[in-house]
Amino acid sequence: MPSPAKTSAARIVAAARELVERDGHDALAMAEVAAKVGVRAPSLYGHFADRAALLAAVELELLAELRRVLTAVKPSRDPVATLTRHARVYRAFAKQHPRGYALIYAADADRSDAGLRARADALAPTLPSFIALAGDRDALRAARVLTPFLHGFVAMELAGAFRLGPGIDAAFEHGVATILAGLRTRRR
Amino acid sequence: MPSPAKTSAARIVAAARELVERDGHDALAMAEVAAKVGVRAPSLYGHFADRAALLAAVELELLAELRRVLTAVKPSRDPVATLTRHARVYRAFAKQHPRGYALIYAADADRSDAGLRARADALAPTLPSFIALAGDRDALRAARVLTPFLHGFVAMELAGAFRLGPGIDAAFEHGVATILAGLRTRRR
DNA sequence: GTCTATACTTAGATAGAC
DNA sequence: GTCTATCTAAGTATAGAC
Repeated sequence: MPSPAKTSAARIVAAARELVERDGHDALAMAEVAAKVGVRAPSLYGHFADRAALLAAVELELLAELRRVLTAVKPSRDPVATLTRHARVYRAFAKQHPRGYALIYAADADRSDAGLRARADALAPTLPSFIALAGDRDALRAARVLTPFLHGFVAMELAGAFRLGPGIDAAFEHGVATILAGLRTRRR
Repeated sequence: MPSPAKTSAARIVAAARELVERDGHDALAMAEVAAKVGVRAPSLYGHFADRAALLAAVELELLAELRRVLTAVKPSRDPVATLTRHARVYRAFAKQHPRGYALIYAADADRSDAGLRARADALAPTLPSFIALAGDRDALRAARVLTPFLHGFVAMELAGAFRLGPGIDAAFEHGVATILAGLRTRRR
């Protein structure tokens, strides 16, 4: 064997993800990724067609992890309690991986079928609670109230849009509680 | 007069804004802006210190326009009705200027005092309705429920996160109504 | 205030050998 | 699969003349 594999797609993605998290996805440079896994830049192109493909792989991994942490939420009898925990976990994930989270919703993010499906799948673990809360027929539209709030809140938070720091946690709790109360009240 | 002013800061910002809207703020190139206003790239540096300063100016203009369209909403007696109109206007603005809207919440957006203040000011026209709805003391925290929903909804919509097209308008209306109902119910 | 000219930097991607 | 070498391209910003 003339040249044993020095790296692998998985290691490349892991390195890229670290760099995305450190500098943001705009700043991701193939040469830096290569250096991190111990090869030269051109070698990466044997594993990924181009920079966009590598970024898409990073995105998929982030979505898979988001799905995992949401799945790990222990459901209780009360769907409001469960969804409140989901909400906290979601926000914690975004704050733990701010730049990776930004990649998921970036304008130039992966729009392929796989990407769109992974996005939907990431939030799928919350669906049973929405069904319990709003019923089969209205679960999806209930999800489309809380989910945008979650994304909007953390996006604004990460962008520094809320100026008063200390009240943010309480504002988040209040928002989640208000929306879940509204959903329960308006159940048809 | 050896060289009459061929352009002005205002014209440069207008050109930059058009390019941002067309290609996204990441793709904004000084040379393109210059070409659009009929000068060479170096001349721009007489008006703006650098590319970041130009982008910040574009951002300020977008926020001022958002503020204008929100101010133009005719208030009614019912704050819920007024805020519903504000919500629709907000979404319409984002959909009309998708890439400009993205700039406002971009990771590398203007974080200066002026920038932060302009962001807060842009949404200020909605405050009286929140006061009417939730009272002086709770107006801000009420705003922090609806506003993140609005941003999250349009951001997800622009990112293609909602897969079913036709139901989006109804989902938006339902979300706004649910949140406003929740805020009214939970008034303390 | 604008110009020409250019320095400087960075980075994505490919060709072809081993 | 990885390497060296290189192409290609773009774009920010400055110096100094008019």
